[in-house]
Amino acid sequence: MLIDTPILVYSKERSTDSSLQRHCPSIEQNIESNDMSCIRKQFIDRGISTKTASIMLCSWRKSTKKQYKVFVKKWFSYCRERKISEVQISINIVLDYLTILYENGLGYSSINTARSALSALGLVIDNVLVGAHPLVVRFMKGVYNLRPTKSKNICVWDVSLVLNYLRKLSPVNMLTLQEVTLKLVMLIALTNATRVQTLKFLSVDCMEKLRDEFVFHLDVLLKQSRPGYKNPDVKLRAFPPDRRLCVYTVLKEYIKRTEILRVHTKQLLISYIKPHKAVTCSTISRWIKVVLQKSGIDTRQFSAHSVRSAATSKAKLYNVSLADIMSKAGWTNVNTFATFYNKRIINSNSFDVNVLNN
DNA sequence: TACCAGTCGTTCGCGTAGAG
DNA sequence: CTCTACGCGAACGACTGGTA
Repeated sequence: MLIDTPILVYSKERSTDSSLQRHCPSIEQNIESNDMSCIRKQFIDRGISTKTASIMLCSWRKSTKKQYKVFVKKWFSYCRERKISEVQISINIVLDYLTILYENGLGYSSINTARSALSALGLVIDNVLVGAHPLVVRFMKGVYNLRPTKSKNICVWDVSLVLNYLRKLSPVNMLTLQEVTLKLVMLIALTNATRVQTLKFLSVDCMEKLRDEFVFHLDVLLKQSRPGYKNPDVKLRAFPPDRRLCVYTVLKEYIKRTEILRVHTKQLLISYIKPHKAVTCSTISRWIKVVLQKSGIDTRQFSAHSVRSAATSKAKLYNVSLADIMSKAGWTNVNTFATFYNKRIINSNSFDVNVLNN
């Protein structure tokens, strides 16, 4: 049976509990609601205090809540259109909802998110959360067989193509701000196998300048952050063998150029056009793709995220230790990684030097 | 130890801000 | 007004850890 419609709804610009308003919205109002108020309501109905419920709602990252919201909205819309009340919810209705999503052309991954969202709503049928209901499980297997998740790429581009292009972008002091930005972003991505998320989190506040390296300490939650997990530092070391690929030099130049432009933010990466605001992950991704394209790599096939596999694959080829690769890339599950890279690794040269060495 | 439910970040496409 | 870089929403793939 479906949980009741919520009685607690945030005001649009809510951010704190004090802005909570109490009223009795219908399903329609639910659709307009832009957060997890239904889930909050479920907690509160169980006698959990508002403060406790707020903490529990933080168990999901912002991105997960945002993603669930889409399917929660669709779910309520579906119920409203068919005039289905909470007491009528059955497994057939849930399956019908999922089928409609399928018929709308959604893939396995998206429908799987819809399933998780319904579970998060606390929808229980036959004493199990709908996500784990045997018929839903059966349905999902069917969706998977019909529209399997396609793994991105089997192969990966050659890092040396990008290095060749980056070498042309020198000397750094003669480059435009745009060029320095692109070069810097790509060099950090390559030498640390970072996600764009990590690049966005780099802040001049948590930057430490040593004699021949910059170290960024990340005190934020990364994708892989869990209790007991310590974020790896992002280290940008000088690369004496080839000044043109020296991320340390490029960063020094970038900081020099952007110091006066970075007014309202501590974020390292800011837009190279006025008003030079802090950029989002979308923009950083786009920057990386620009470099890939200019290096002659097909960007229809390879996205910004492919830098991770390109860098780690090359590191593996040059016998960087598995532990070093995993720590750099932020992979915590040895088995997952070993599935793809299960060759015996001989010695343990450092990650960044091997990625840059040709 | 293999699988899978659940979680989280990235990508794509499109509307839009804002500089020139 | 035009042009281009930006950022948001929807959809998707990457990844994990519990469990059978």
